[in-house]
Amino acid sequence: MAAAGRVARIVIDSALPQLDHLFDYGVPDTLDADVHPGVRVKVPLRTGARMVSGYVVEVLPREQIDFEGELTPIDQVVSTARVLTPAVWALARKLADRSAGTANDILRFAVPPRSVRVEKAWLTAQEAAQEAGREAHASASARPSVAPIGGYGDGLLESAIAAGERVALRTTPGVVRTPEGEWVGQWAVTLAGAAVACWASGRTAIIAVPDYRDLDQLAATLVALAPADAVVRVDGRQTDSERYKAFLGALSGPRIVIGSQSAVYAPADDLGLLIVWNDGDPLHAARQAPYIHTRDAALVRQEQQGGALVLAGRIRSVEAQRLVELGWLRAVDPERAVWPKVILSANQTAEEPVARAARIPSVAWRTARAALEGDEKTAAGPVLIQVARPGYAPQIACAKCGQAARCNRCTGPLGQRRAGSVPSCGWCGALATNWHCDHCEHDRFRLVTLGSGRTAEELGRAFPGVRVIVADGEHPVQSVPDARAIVVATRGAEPVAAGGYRAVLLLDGERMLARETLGVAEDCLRWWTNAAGLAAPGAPTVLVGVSGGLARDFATGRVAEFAHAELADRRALHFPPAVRLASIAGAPDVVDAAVAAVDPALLIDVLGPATVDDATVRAILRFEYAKGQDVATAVRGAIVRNASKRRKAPAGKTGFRPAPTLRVQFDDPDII
DNA sequence: AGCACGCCGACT
DNA sequence: GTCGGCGTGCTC
Repeated sequence: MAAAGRVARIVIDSALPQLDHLFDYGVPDTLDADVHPGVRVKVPLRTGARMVSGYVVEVLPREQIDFEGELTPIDQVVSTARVLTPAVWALARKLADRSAGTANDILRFAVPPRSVRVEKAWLTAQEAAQEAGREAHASASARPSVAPIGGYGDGLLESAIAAGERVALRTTPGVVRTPEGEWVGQWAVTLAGAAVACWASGRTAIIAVPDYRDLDQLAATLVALAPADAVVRVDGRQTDSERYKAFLGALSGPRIVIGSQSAVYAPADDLGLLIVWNDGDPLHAARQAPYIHTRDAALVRQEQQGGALVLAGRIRSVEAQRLVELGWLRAVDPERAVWPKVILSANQTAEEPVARAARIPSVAWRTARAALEGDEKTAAGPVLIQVARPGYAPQIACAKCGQAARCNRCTGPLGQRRAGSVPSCGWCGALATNWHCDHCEHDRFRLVTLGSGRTAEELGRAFPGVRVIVADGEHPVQSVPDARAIVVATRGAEPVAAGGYRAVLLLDGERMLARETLGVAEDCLRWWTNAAGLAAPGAPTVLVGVSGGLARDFATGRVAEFAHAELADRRALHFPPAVRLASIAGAPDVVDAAVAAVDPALLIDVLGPATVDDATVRAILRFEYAKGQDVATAVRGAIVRNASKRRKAPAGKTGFRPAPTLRVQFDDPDII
């Protein structure tokens, strides 16, 4: 049956950890011409009738296969498109191995679902291009002349990229107008310039960004710098066919691939540059198993495939700092230290009656008023107000005893969606009509936390006649014109202002810092720095109500020193990224078995298991980077054993077997 | 996940 | 003596 003695090694599309290895299938004569590494196939598994899909990973002569048994033949080749490239396969395998996950979980993310129409059109175009010869293909996207990348010394960044260096890059603040009249952050011009330089030399450049708004800025910048067919955009908002079209575009080689997390997995046999923008942003942490961080995927890919690696940001993440101190990354800072003008202000309410009514601190109010009115030197323009939370009043409390109001149904926080509305639950959305305090029975409430909507309302009263624009997750605003306006934005959702903001007020710094997570200081520094970077040259940024070392580092732009000190703290406490963590959650006996599977000699210690809820516990393993692979292998063994072992059905019930739950996550950023 | 194999209780 | 229960283990 298996003709020509050829054997295909195939990765099966299955979520089961025990099937996460290559299976050998015979290549029948009829399919011999179509079976190549990377094609999608259908193969029988266990029984002839049950077909599963998979990808061919490699094709070998029968003699080189260890498998002794009789080989089942491949049933069909789904399409001749070789969608799983060897480099992407190697990356998926390595990332799965080091996170105790399955390669399939990564491939589902890396290779989009097939869209037949899109694929047929692509295959036809590929054939036509091949017949027309190479020249026709190359001239379709004439390489543009490449402008030098400014701000880093003559050709410094270009030569680092050409040499395939690994770089921790700090970008300069400010906003720039594209030739098409769009305003984008200076960072986008720097990164796009680097990508175009790489692409012009005939290699693919990938830029992975945390947020689709960053993506829009990059795309707008690239319009003037590269031909449209050289740029491939991948993001979560695309339909399946759009995604597949973009994917096949990247597969057709050298391209500039820009996208959210999944861009880091884009096919590129000729990878010249891999950029992760704002690598410290929590949006780079995958929310699906095996929870691979974009930065980690980029680091592994660069190691496997070569090319330059750039972790870029206005600040430096603690993880990047670790790699700099290790000598793995070279720190590249702007030639001239440009830092926005930052004013630290106490959270003292203004004496002016209107500002007092709006509860705006004095310095902040005066700064905003000056910017909105303008003077001889500067025309009036937009003012950015950064707040911590969207909505109107995310939390209300009893007006009499002060107890926080909770939902009767789910105990979620009660808040107010707009002025005068009935309170509703922030978790389940239930309306609390006729609310009364369950502590003192009082029936009036007051607003505790203020969202962007409420802040906007107060500012509107404080500055009558000035347009107020709200920008948050619910009301996304990409850009605002160069005109008098108050722009109230939640952190991370700030629009770009044409010409830059005349003033930036960071109102809720104290509240942002109150979050109890390990990375809170870095997050705040990044949110503030990114907002301050949207200011016009020389325009003031006021940080309200925060003092101490972090505020001073922000005011003076000591971001490398901040990262260094933060890393030193983590070392002292044995917290990541000084060490690595793996969390193991599930039923108590399952977690115990998984922890027991790891040789204690590999670990620094085990925290827990601690109770999560009545059926679940969680243990945390701490270990050194050098032990990571061994820990992952041991944990993976436990996962496979657990998955193939059936657990007893609950008494009485037959046939129903609950899936044994075991959730493993390496390097969870919000674990502590 | 499916699905077959396999080793102990009540049936023509 | 066999039919069939579902616990156990494998899938090229």
